Amino acid sequence: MTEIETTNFIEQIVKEDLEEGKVGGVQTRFPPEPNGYLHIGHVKSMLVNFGTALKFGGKCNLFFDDTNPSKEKTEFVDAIRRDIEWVGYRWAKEVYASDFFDVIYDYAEKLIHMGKAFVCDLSAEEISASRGTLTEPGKESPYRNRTAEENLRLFREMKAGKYPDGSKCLRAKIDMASPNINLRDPVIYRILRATHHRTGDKWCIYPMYDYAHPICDYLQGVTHSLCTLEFEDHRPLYDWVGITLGFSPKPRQIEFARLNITNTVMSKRYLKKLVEQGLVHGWDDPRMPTIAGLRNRGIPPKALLSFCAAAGICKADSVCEQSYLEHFVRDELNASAERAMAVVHPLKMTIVNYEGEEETEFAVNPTLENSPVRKILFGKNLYIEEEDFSLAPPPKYNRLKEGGYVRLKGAYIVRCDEVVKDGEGNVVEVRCTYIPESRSNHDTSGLKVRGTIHWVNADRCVDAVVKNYECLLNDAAYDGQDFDERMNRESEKVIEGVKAEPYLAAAADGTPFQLLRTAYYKKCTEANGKLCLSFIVSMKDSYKKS
RNA sequence: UGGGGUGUCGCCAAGCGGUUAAGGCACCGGAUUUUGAUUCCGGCAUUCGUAAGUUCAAAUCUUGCCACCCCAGCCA
Repeated sequence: MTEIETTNFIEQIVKEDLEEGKVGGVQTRFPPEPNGYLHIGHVKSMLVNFGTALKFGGKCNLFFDDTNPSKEKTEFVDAIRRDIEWVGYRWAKEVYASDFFDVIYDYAEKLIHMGKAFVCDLSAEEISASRGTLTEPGKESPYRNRTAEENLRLFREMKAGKYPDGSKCLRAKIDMASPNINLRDPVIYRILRATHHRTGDKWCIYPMYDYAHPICDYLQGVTHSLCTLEFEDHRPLYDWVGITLGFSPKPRQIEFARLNITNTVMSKRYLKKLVEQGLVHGWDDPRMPTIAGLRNRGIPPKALLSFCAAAGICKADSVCEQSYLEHFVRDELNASAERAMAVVHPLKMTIVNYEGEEETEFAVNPTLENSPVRKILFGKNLYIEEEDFSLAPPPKYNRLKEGGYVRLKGAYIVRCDEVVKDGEGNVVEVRCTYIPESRSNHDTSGLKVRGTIHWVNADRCVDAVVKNYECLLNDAAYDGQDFDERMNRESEKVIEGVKAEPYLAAAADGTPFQLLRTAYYKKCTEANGKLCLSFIVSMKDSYKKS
């Protein structure tokens, strides 16, 4: 993994901690809960956690925060591993909260001994009702002052399965009057009979995030626990656990702002719903902002990382424009993607003075200094893009018009001599003559033409099915009720009648390929009003391998 | 109306008492160009939410105000 260039406030803090000798080295953790697939927001978290460790020669673990068995699955664990690897990071250790269930339990008994935790018989509703409000303090539980002995007996009975789900819980004894609601005797253990994806039915009580997380961090030797802004209010509780339990050195929690992109759904809850309701093909549907989905759109991982790094790590809530992401995708693809030609709206072009076939060379990527060269076959019968010919050309139109000249990319300059129309006046064919002296790279014709267009050889090309994912979960109304419906209706379009080079089909192994238009072509499309498919073709990884 | 945060160009974002207030995206010019792309050069905040105050000097310090975000799961 090449280091991504970053500077941010977290690195400054870590640097200071190092310089002041507060920590001897850096240990972080990337802490997803295996309850869904990773999305582009997690790339930012990876950049922060892996990136910070990398920068200071430290280590970053992959930590699965699996304290809620009712939501977690092995499928997600596998997907998360795969996605991190694809992004390019390698973790030091793979750790699970469930690895520590025994220790976490022992610490709970310790809290009870210390008089810092008690078993509460209140129901969830009662606890909620007695928690107070934002402006009023809560009321202490009637069970708050049980003796340590009684609490211990009860807690052990909870563990042994003596009580039904929800009938009791273990609470930290902190301060019901705290202005920080997280400190109002938070629940730290609940009774929950659910099969855990790793520990099976061994446990019927599970620790809560707020209690388990600081312990897991400490046990892993985490020096800096980096998380998102919504956990700021939890930091006092995080610290309470560490201080009460006497952790030394106690990990330091630092929060940063989540990643937001305009018109992009970034909530796992919503993404999950889309998958479960079948509105998308799965978590890896190219319309999804998941890492797997973005991968299937042909977006290179480096683009994601560059984007996150450029967007920056700080504490201010912000929303990046999609065009910002698109820039890094284009930037990366421009340097790395294979090029090929395809015609989306075919218009027949016949070269009347040409017979036979000949190979002509094609710079795969003309912007690269040592662009690989590919050979393509030029012939008499071609297809060009409908939009590249105009009967009534607007001012400054550089492409083909009646009597005009245009260069066929990688081949000859042609002149349009005749336009064939159908009964309704639609152009169905353009008949041209080619200029033999104008052959690509051997041009002695002296002609200067302003336009160059892409084409395919009609006798050699193949029909292709192109899926065009124009809408990446990008509906401004995604919070509204009509989101699901619009999502379903607009996001995926199949473009039919596309003619592509055999090369493309070969690369796609005969499988219908996806030409991914949105981000990568957008700039070009907007600039000249035509869809330019000839340059960047980014196929699904799985297809590309063949 | 409690607590915790955040406010610097249309969008991100550096800046940490003395800088002409970095950089990127977007946008606008101009040059190169075998795709109106790419590449290249140039332009783009006398101003830092706001009002006072401290100071020779403030985006940076103080105070008040305003706006936005987060918190009342036995979710994470």
